[in-house]
Formats: sequence, C-alpha cells, structure tokens
Amino acid sequence: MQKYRNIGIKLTPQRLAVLEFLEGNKSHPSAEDIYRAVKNRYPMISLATVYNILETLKEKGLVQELNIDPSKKRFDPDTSSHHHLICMGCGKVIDISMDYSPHIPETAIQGFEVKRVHLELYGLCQDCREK
Amino acid sequence: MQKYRNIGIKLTPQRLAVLEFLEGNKSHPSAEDIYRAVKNRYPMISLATVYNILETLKEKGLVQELNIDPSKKRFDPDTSSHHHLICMGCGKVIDISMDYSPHIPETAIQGFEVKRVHLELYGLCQDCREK
DNA sequence: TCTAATTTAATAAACATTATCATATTAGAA
DNA sequence: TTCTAATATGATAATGTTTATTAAATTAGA
Ligand SMILES: [Mn+2]
Ligand SMILES: [Mn+2]
Ligand SMILES: [Zn+2]
Ligand SMILES: [Zn+2]
Repeated sequence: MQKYRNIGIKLTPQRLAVLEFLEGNKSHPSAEDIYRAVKNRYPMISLATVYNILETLKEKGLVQELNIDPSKKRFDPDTSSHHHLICMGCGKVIDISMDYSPHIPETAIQGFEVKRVHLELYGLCQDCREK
Repeated sequence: MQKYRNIGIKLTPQRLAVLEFLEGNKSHPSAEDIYRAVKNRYPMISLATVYNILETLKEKGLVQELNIDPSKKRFDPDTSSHHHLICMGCGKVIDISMDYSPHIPETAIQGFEVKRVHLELYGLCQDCREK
C-alpha cells in the first residue's frame, strides 16, 4: 500500500501482490513458486511478469537472488547479511543468523575486494534425518 | 592411464580425456567448457557424453559440482574442503584455502546435521577493480 | 483529463540439462 | 585369443528455466 510509495517504481497490482507474498516469507521460493502463489489472488498474472518484477526488485535491493539450487534460482526478501542451511534430502533452505565475521587473511585473497560473504551449510534437516 | 584403473568405472578414451583435462584444473569449468576443450583432442566426443561422464565422476567423488553460477553448473576436480572467491565483474572463480572451522552453535541450526560447509566470497578480482 | 513513459501478458526464442535408444565398446570369462 | 554380457557413447528429442519481443493496457504526473 502506502509503504511501497517511495521505492521508485510504478505501483501495479502485480507488483503489490508479489511484494505482499514475499513480505516476511522465509521459504526462499523460486519464480515459479511465486507465480503459483500470486496467481491464486490475481489469476491473470503472467509468469513473464513475475520474472520482470523479480528483476526490478533485485535492482532496487528489495530481494536477493540465491544460487543455492542448481536447477532454478530462488529468491529471498531478506537482504540483510545472513546464511543458509541447505537440506540435501528435501531441498529446503533455512536461514541461520549467527554472528559471523570471518577473518580473511589478505594473503589468501590476493587483491580481491570482498563485498559480500555467504555461508552455505549442506546437510540434512531434522525431518530428513528421521528417514 | 594406469592411475585410473581402480576407480571402478570402465575406462574409455572419452573418460580419460575428461579426467586429464580436469586433473589439476583450477578454472572451475562448465560442462560446455569441458566439452570444447576435450573436443580439440577427441573431435568425435558428444556433449551428452560429457554430461554423462561428469555425472559418473560426481558419483565416484572425483569431481564436485558448484552452484556458484546461476546460469550453469560449474565443476571442480578439487573435492577437498575449500572455499571460493567469486568475481561479480567477470565471473571468475578462485580457490581460497583458509583454515576455517566455523563454530556453529547448536541453537542456530535446530537439529540440522551439517555435512559440508562452503564459503562464498563475492566481490571484485584484481583485474576488474582496475576498471 | 491528457499523455508520455512504463508495464503487462502472450508468446517465441534461447539455453542448459536430461532422456531415449540404436550402435559401439569395454572388461572379464571361457 | 575369442566371445559375450554389461555398459558407454553419440545423435537427437524432450524438458525446464529464463530471457526477448511486442502490441495493448496501465500508471503517474503535467
Ligand atoms: Mn534467507
Ligand atoms: Mn575450487
Ligand atoms: Zn530435508
Ligand atoms: Zn573479475
């Protein structure tokens, strides 16, 4: 609603629907996931539009693209620095926020300028362990 | 040659060519990269075969699949635990090996069993910084 | 209210990866 | 060495994801 006025993009029902679906969403959905969810309320929306919107939101820093899943991109509305547990059993992606400031010795990175750090912890979630 | 006898797979010229190309390779090539490189010496090889071989090598633990690049898988013959610098400018992927055993508090991972840790450092390489 | 700029939706195209299957090759047994 | 069952290859089709195209619709500001 009003809260998205100052983002610097035109407000369309499609964009609002995607923003509302993503708001606080911790499931790290794919474009297809978002499309299906939004389609329930706005059956006329197109998948291409969802891709367009995600691209726009990414540029505006309102969403982050995750490369965690080799078969498709996944999106995260939490753009703060945080890390992920990735279940090798079911593909679930879970946030972990732990105080983490790695000491990276200069010698190890040879003039590379580090802008962002992402930690991936691969393993098995509780549910998948019980099988 | 002889060194690949005990892997538990049939030795074919195609497999040997891929293994030789990957041996000590630090460029984190895609399937297409590998196909192009191997094709120089074995022009009859098919891209599907490269995919088959990579799948087999992955199962045998001789190669690791990286999800670093959103547009395509990349492969790493170094299956030891190590981490990567990823250049947001040119897409280059560089190894970093630093002693890194994060202390992950149990409370942060809620019953998740961590099998593998991968650290991604996004930024700009020396070359890209100079532009 | 009017209008220029932007966005949408439908669809085609591009691209990476996987599936299919007839033919060829490997590795081990005889 | 020869034979043969099991496996691998190569050509190609199929699939799934993402991007490009473009006419029509919508937004936001004058
Ligand atoms: Mn997250
Ligand atoms: Mn590596
Ligand atoms: Zn799981
Ligand atoms: Zn670079």
